Amino acid sequence: MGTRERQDRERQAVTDSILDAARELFLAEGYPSVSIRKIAERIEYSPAAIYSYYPSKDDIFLALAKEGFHRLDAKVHAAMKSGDALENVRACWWAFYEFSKEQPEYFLLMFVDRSVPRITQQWDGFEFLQQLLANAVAAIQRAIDAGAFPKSLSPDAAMHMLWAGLIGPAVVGIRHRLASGEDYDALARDVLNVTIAGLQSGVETSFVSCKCAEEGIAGARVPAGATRHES
Amino acid sequence: MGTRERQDRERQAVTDSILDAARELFLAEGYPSVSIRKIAERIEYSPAAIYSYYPSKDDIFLALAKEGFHRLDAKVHAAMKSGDALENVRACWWAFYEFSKEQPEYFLLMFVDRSVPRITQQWDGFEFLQQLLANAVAAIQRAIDAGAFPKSLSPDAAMHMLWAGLIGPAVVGIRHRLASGEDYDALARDVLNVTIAGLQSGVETSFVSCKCAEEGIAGARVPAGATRHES
DNA sequence: CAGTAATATGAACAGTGTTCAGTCTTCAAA
DNA sequence: TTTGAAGACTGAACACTGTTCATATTACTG
Repeated sequence: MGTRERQDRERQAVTDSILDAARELFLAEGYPSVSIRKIAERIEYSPAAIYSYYPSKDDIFLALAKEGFHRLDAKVHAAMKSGDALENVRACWWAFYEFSKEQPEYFLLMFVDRSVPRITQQWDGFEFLQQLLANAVAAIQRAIDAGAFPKSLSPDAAMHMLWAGLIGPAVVGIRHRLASGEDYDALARDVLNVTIAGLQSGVETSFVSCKCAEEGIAGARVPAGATRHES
Repeated sequence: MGTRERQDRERQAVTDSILDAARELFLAEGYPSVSIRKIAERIEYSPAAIYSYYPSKDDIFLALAKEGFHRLDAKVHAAMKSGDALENVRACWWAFYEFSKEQPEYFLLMFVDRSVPRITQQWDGFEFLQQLLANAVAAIQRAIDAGAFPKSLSPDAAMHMLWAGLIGPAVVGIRHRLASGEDYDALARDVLNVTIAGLQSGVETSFVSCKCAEEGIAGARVPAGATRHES
């Protein structure tokens, strides 16, 4: 006895080493230039061996995306310790933008890159994402309660607006789509401030969230019956 | 004589047919799954022949990006014929968002996809882009003059904020990063309205454009002395 | 008609994700 | 201790990818 446990442990060790190698390459060279062969070489296995641990390359990067969400969660959590409710909201989304700068590859994978086509393992283990979103919504709710936002504001809609609004500056920054010398941080800060000011101004919004906590977000909504759609 | 002219014409015809084939495949299957071999097959040439018309695959898509900017220009121009200055600004950027829905692949190529690494032909022929940007800035300036925005607002900074702000909802829409059933258009509309409201509220901005008309935008700023930077 | 210049190609190179028939190791049961 | 089964691992291959280059074909000029 104990044999099975040891085997499981060894299997897990190899699984982890694959993820470690993938992460190193991924962060150093970016998603597209990481190949199964490079990962295999790094862990001193044959390329084929990888496939008895992960069904496809996409699944490896899915596991990394999961990691990415955890990192983002930690960063956002650390940023939101201000006493002021409005400052907390600002800090939350500034942390989101900073994450895009510190971990651009993770960010692209999580929010921008084409959703991986053949997802073998369903998006399980992403429940904590709901927690992350719920936190962001709660922070906005507190700011509403504190009078920093109008009572008529839907915290959920506001959360989506801040989220979508800040993805833009993040992408612009990562892809260097500004003239040289222009300040990406200033642009992001301005977008954040202007969005917050707009939300404060009480402009009416039409977006209605459909309880995204139950659906999951970030591509989680691959319909159960979706069979092999193109691209 | 006249021979040279005819040769040039024939050469141009093949060049165009390559672009036509690339565009069709590109719009139908998306950037990553279009290969030189597929383009070659479509125009009934060998893959190698392509390389005597375009130095690399990237250059083909660079030419398509140029097309994309022209299409965007036309769409934005058509949208901005309202009498009201503020409505014009709104229409301008709503057209920008709609372009992302109608031509997602063009949009990704122009604003999101990784900048092509080895750009053979320098970003020439993009001068009209400055015109596009100048138009957007001018529309904001008119709204300021009409009293719709505070006099203290920098039209250039505002333009950048609307631009960056709307890229987010566009990407979210293209990548389907919302829970099923949620309304992408509503989110984009809200982001646009909230951004405009924020700009109207007179929040101070820190972004300073460095006369982007002279530098070009959208990745044009590959420094002259930049030799082969990774990824 | 000879020579030259443009044009197009087949074959190859080095790389990709992935599959699969086998081998090799490990370990429990006979 | 031997046998047999299960699992892990690999080499080789398949069908792709972008790109290069010597070669062949064609067209035009002097």
